[in-house]
Amino acid sequence: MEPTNQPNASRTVPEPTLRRLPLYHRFLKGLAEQGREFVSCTMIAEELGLDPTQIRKDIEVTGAVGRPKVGYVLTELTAAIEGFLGWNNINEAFLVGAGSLGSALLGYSKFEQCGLSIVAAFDADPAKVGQRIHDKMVLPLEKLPNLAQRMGIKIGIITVPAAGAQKVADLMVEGGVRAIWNFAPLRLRVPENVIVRNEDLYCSLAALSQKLAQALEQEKKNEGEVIHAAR
Amino acid sequence: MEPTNQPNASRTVPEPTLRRLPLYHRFLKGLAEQGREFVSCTMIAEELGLDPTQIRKDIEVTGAVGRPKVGYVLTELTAAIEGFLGWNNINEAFLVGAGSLGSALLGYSKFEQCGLSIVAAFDADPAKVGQRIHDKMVLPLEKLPNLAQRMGIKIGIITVPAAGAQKVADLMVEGGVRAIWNFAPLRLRVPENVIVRNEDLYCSLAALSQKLAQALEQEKKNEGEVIHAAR
DNA sequence: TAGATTGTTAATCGATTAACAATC
DNA sequence: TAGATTGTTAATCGATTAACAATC
Repeated sequence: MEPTNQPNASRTVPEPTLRRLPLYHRFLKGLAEQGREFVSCTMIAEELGLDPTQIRKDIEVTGAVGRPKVGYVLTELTAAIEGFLGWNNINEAFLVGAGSLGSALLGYSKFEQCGLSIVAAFDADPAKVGQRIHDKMVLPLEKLPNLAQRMGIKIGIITVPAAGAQKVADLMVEGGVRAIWNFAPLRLRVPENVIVRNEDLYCSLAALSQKLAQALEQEKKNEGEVIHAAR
Repeated sequence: MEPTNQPNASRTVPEPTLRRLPLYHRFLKGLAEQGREFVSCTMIAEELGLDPTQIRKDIEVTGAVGRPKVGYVLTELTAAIEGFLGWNNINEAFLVGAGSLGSALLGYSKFEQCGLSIVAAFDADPAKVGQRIHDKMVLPLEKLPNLAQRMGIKIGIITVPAAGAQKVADLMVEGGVRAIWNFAPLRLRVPENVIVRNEDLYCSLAALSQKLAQALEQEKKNEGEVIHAAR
């Protein structure tokens, strides 16, 4: 038995928590290199500019248990996060779309440390098929369903233009893929037992630039008021 | 005067709303191509699998006004969203990190339709400096602050590895950049008047794979129970 | 007119934050 | 012991969803 409680895997964990855990993990790795043995929520909170209570709640879902006054044993907490996120056992994935974004992702070797191994790329373009990108073969798209089925691939990554993305998603679903990381700027239609995570850059960009515009406008307004008040 | 109300730009708009507006916009563009004249929240909701009331609230912030029973005039609503998101006037941006991800972003010509024009790339590697990527010059990193200042650049995009990202952010801030789109997997330290949007793929991946793991586990458990109950 | 849809107010839900007892 | 920190419960906050009157 492990020294930690049973992870709270049965109840669904809030998405924001899932997105913060890797941040904690990254920070802990840094501390480990410095030879630290313990870590408190206060410390993590200060580093990341978050609320200590929030961090404590996030950690709770991983099953890690700390000691009052001391904090968490660094190695234990790191292991608990890795275990909870499934970073110990590797998921194999197929990537479709061997363009520049796809090539970039194929080169992200650190995905392996996060439990993701992209084992092959696919493309509809015969000119790309047969190439090797970062040591991964580019295969013809039509072979995807069969291969995914045979290899038990559960994760698909879509880096094709919007126009071709739905077709790719359909092929993935046909091949038994259960989670799709979608970089194409559109919403895919998939059966409800398939998880989709959209990395829609246009949506992110919109949020960023609108906030910037608002901040700049607010400043202009404030300046105006200051000048007005100074008279 | 326009036929719409004054956009609700003074109060800060919820982030989820900002991220959904581009989805509506994309759908409206599609409808326009089909020659439609009006659109209702119900229709948008069905297409995107969202709640109609939510869409109505989102639209409200853009200042667009609809008519009961009819819905919104398609062109009016489209214009309202574009106006609210600032897609009419273009922001110029600098990108730092002419690697594969950076190159991919430099090729996203549709950013221009969303008010973003990447006007130059920068890199610390002398081997990359002087190249042209998608018609954009790659300049030496150290020239960034001065150039940003002179050109009034307010948006910076970071596509360098984590190790170099903070230094890049510092240079951007020095050059007067006020919004940073950060693709490096770390949290940047910036003055509080600078907006940062993190595109941290490891965080997204963690959320996706944990959800997949949980779904698969849940299924296994359910299967077990079914078998158990069948006895 | 009848009914679909908007606009708006109220209720619900979920996540963050605060409060505080337990404890090493 | 005193004080920092955990674990947990309660309060707050913000976004989503429901309810419903107004209206074309």
